[in-house]
Amino acid sequence: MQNKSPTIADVADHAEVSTATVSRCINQPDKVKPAVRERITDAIQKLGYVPSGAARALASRRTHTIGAIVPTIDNAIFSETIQHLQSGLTQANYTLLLANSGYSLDEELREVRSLLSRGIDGIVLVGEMHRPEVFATIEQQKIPYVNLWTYNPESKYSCIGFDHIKAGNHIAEHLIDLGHTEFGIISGFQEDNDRALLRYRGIRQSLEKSGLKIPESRIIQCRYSVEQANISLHQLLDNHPEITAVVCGNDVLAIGALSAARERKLNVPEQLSITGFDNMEIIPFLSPALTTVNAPSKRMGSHAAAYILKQIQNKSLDIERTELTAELIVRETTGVAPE
Amino acid sequence: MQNKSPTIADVADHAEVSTATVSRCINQPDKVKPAVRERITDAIQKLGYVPSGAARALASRRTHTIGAIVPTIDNAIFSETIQHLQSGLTQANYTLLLANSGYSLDEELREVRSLLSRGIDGIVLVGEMHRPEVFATIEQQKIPYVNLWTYNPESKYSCIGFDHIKAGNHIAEHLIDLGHTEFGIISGFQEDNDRALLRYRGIRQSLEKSGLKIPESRIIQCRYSVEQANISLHQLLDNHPEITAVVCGNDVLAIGALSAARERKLNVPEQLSITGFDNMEIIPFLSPALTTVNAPSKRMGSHAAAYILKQIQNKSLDIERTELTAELIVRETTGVAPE
DNA sequence: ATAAATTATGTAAGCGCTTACATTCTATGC
DNA sequence: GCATAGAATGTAAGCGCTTACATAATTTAT
Repeated sequence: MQNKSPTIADVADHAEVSTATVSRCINQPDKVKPAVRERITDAIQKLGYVPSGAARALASRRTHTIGAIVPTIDNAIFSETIQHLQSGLTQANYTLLLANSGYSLDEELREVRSLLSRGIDGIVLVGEMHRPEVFATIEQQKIPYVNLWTYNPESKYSCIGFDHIKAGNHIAEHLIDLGHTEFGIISGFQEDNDRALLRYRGIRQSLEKSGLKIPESRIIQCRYSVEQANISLHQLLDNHPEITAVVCGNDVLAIGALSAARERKLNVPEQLSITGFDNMEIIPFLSPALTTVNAPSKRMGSHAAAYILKQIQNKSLDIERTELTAELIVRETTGVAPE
Repeated sequence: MQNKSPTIADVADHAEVSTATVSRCINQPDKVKPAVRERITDAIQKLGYVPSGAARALASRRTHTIGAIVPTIDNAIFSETIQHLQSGLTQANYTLLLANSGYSLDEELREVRSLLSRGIDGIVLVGEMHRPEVFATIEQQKIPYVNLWTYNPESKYSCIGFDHIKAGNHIAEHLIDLGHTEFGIISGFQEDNDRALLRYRGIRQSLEKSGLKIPESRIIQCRYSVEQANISLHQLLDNHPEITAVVCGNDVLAIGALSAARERKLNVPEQLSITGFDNMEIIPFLSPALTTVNAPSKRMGSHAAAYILKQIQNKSLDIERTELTAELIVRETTGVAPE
């Protein structure tokens, strides 16, 4: 075992060829004669040669790495997207470099810069709203780029996702159909989160269309945590006992709300209807099972991988906007409004 | 805006210094005179210069990247570890390169190779059991390395985790104390998963100590999914209606088991006790709240970051074995054995 | 004021690969 | 058998940094 790890030159010496041939053998095997290829492969094996990614990246200007920045991986729903994104990339021998912004656009910008300086061949973000510098820096690099978890036919950039406003509409309409008029909303922070904001807008929109108003005091924004949602529902009901339907920004919040309802001995859905969003894996197995919206989290991940890889392969930077559907799934937490 | 992105030479020209000074200015600012430093900083700003990670890595032989391979990120519990690992590294200006093995040791080996060839300054794995080549390749690279989610005072390598056998003991003893004698086990696949295996061993060990036997047919291994666990519990109870306590390999499985018990109209814990493992965030908010073992998932992440960074800083490769505690948390899904 | 020690900057040699271009084989057609 | 096109291989110039070492500027001691 040598002290220094072997380089391509060592392999070349060993196989009695030039470094160029070794390089070709690794990157375009069909360009080198089978006999030679075998000699090289043996040498590689024997020496335990592993190409240096850095040298490769420097010389070829390609890192074979795709960057992604999600708000958090601490939410099963993003994990699903990432998992599928990753598996799509891995199959094509690309690696995912993952960062998270903690739902902060400034942090996101910082991460974008870090990824870009580290060298990536493509980038995936979540949402449509980003700091202007994000767009600028990415465009300067001329690498494929896509926004996930968002669909906007007018967007200047590629996107893969669904219409959050529509999804919000679906939820609100469902509850309105059940006769609810007294609503409460537990939303994630909308400040740096266009998805949360749009869902909320969708809900308001539908309510207003039905002539329903919802005062500010019935809307709580909180961190996406079960505990915060629990607290929020208590607060909401303390101030507004008349509420019969609570729309939650995602499933995690809804689980927290459910637990609070339980603590208050409220029957769901007889006395209180609660909705989630995302349709996490465990949701159908809970009791009561949440009425929610099924976000195509996995498909967004696979689509993103396919899109980025295609752009890289074609050396193109086409804008594609892909709309996936997010359908309402009615389960056990929504029912007819009580008298 | 120039076509090619600016290099260190452009900055040097612009600031009328040599590239070496620019490099120093970036990496060891206090080694360059304030006046010069300012000129360089201005030039960097003006040109929008971003150092090339690849060139940096190649020249310095350090990538400022740490690799981690987890079985899956699709489990909230690993997400917590990763989140904390990542945040620790980010603070020190290191980046996490994340891969997952899908609970396969062969896949893990492949990922280790991929990470190593990409260039990483340290590596974090989960569990103590790995392919021999994993140890060999990592040792050859002479980079800090730690196994998470495992504690073994005898281990040849650094580890940060807890004793799974002991944890298994705690669960079994708790159930034995409650008078249970008829056990069932729903475990994750133990094949490539030493954690699953050890927990299981811990349980058996305690049962045997109390003179209790558990036949093979009462042990089911399945994928870590709510759905699989649901199916497994049905299967278990179909064959063994006498079972009064079901030990699940983790919380996800336990949630599935709970749902199956519900479907069978079994009261938990009056007729059936169920235990989980990990203590995921949502667990205390479910009804019934799971009796489980609190895995120090976050602390393992932060500890790992600290350990790796320390080793890098000291250019050392010390072996450290850190034992964290994993205490039993008794909630609502375990009760006295029925008659 | 001058020599010595210290600090700041410059010079240039790589780091380990890829790749355009040049050269040498090999296969093909006549 | 020989010219010629096409395939296989070799040569060598970078890719954009870091860093030992050399040199210049500055400070300190005398």
